[in-house]
Amino acid sequence: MADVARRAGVSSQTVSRVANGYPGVVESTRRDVLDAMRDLGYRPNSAARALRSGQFRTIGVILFTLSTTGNVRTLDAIATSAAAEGYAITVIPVEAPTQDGVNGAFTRMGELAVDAVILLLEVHLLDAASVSLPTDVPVVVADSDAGDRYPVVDTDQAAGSRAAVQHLLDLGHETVVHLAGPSESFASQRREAAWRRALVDDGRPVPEVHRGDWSAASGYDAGRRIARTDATAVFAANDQMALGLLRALAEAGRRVPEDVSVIGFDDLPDAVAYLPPLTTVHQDFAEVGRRCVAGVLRQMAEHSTEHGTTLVPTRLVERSSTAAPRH
Amino acid sequence: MADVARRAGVSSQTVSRVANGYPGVVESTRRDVLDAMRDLGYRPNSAARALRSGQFRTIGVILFTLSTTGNVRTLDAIATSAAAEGYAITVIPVEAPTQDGVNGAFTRMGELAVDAVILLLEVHLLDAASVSLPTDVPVVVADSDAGDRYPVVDTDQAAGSRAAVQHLLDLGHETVVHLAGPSESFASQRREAAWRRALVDDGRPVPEVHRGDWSAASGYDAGRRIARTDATAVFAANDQMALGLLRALAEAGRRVPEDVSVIGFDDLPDAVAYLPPLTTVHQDFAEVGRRCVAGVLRQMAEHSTEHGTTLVPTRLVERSSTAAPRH
DNA sequence: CCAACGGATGTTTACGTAAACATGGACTAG
DNA sequence: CTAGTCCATGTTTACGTAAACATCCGTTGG
Repeated sequence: MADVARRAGVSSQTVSRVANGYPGVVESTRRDVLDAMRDLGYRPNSAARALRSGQFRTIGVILFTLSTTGNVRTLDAIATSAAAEGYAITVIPVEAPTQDGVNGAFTRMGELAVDAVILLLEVHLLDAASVSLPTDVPVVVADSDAGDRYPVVDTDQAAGSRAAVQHLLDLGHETVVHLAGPSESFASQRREAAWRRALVDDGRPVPEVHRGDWSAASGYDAGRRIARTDATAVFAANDQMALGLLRALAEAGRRVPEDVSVIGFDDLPDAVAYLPPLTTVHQDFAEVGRRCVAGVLRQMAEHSTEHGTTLVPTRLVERSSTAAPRH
Repeated sequence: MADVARRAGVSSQTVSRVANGYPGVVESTRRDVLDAMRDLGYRPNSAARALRSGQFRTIGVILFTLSTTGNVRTLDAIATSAAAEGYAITVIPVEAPTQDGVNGAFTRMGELAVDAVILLLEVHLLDAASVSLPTDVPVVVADSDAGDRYPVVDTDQAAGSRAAVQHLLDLGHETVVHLAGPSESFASQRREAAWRRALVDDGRPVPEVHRGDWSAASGYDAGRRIARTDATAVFAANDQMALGLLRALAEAGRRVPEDVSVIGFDDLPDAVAYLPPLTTVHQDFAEVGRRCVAGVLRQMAEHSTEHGTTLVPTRLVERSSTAAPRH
């Protein structure tokens, strides 16, 4: 910066003013400075800038894995809307869903150049962590629960699940079998509870829960068991497990949707190409990401801590995997 | 830091020494400092640290989209191996694959707190960019070509594609139809060229290329056209398009693998649950990520610029979507 | 014609850290 | 017994920036 100032024949403060677009610099001076910057290949030093301003213009995202579609799509949306606000995203992976893993991530984050944090984690992991989040950093929790300690942005799991079950009941099915996600997952718990409640509220029998781990392979395994039952309608807790389920049903000679109706959750881009195209509950990941970013930004601006949960609505997408039962 | 020093009754330099684990601090002093740190909740200021040391311990990843599986899995691997080396990852999304978009990302990166950059971009975009990468920052290009300007880490697209084609020819198919990716994509170009060459080398006829955009939906569209031909074997440039292709063939009443053999590329986790389970070429994304990180780290350590391409081998995974043709 | 004013630019300083150098005391070797 | 040595710790300084304050000059209004 000093070099630029010398070359342009001004003070370094004027260079700073030009670099930050402050008013009160006369046009000819501004051009001189800009020229000098270009000639010298000047790039502002972000460390010094952050040291002065106390801001990194970076948001940290702590997540456990990039191998679930939900996390990835939420991260994508977060990155996009953060970029729109001039913020970058630092990804802080938690190596293992153990106490050590989470502690490690938090420790690293403490030393990291971030102004705020978005947690894409099951928060019960957070409870187990002995290191707590620094209190002076804005936090938003996505897709999980936070027991009122932090603001939460989540898809409306309950409404989406209820819509899925209701859709099948409306078609005339006696009841709906549930292919649930892992019992540790908060999203999975929510979807299962809503499914159960929808059946109970309508006076339907509640069949035994089948359980997978979100993967298509686990959906296939569960599907082989389901194919042996007389189920006519299945609500899978995500599209990937629904994919495995479809394969298992096809192999068992049960046609979809003629013999069995299947509905998923997520609306993956691929779901339209499943066999048959999957009826599913659309999640608006982009909106979740936007609201997460808006949330931490608001906290930064207002220097406040907020609470409460923001629910992003879902939408039922009817394709070809559901139909009325045959009698 | 000054507060900690005061409380521990030492100088701030001694605090710094303890914080950085330098030797030459007597055990009792060290403990006093550690206690004071804990009591005061001291956390080192990364901006000041970076300003002094000139290092952020952060690697920037510039990418266009998180919606392709390849990018996501590579990013995941990069993040994981960077974390193992004590580095964090900053994601710099390019909003649009236009000149403006790339320029914007580069400009932002210039101001960003990163020690090195990994490009997860088609590099022809880079050519179109008027802003060039700063020369003092180590760069590695993943999954693309870089015309010898930067070191490249890539999956061995050519060997993988050749193996896929050869597998089908070995089964007795007369020739192999190719469902290619978008023509702008470097990976797509490589796979298509290798397919063509494998056929030519073996003296087989080279059928017309069908083209999609990597998505399952585009694979379905192309698949409807392919289903009308007398093709007996199709090599899809990725698994997602293969998924769409499978649906199109099923709808057209062409059985897989009895009537048509299908092979993919990527080995997505879901591919095992396709109908039928997909034979495909496995990509080792984790290894690509590891080598990218190792590459930039090496450049930082040696203060060198390297060139050349590192190819990560693929592996053919035989499942149930390929078989000998019926005569 | 002069004082007050406001706009453009310069000067000083502090942000938190760690390298470089300085100090002082204890121990060792001759 | 003394000079030299080494180790633990303290003091000074610089990293690059931007806020706060200072200065200078032209303009305007009474």
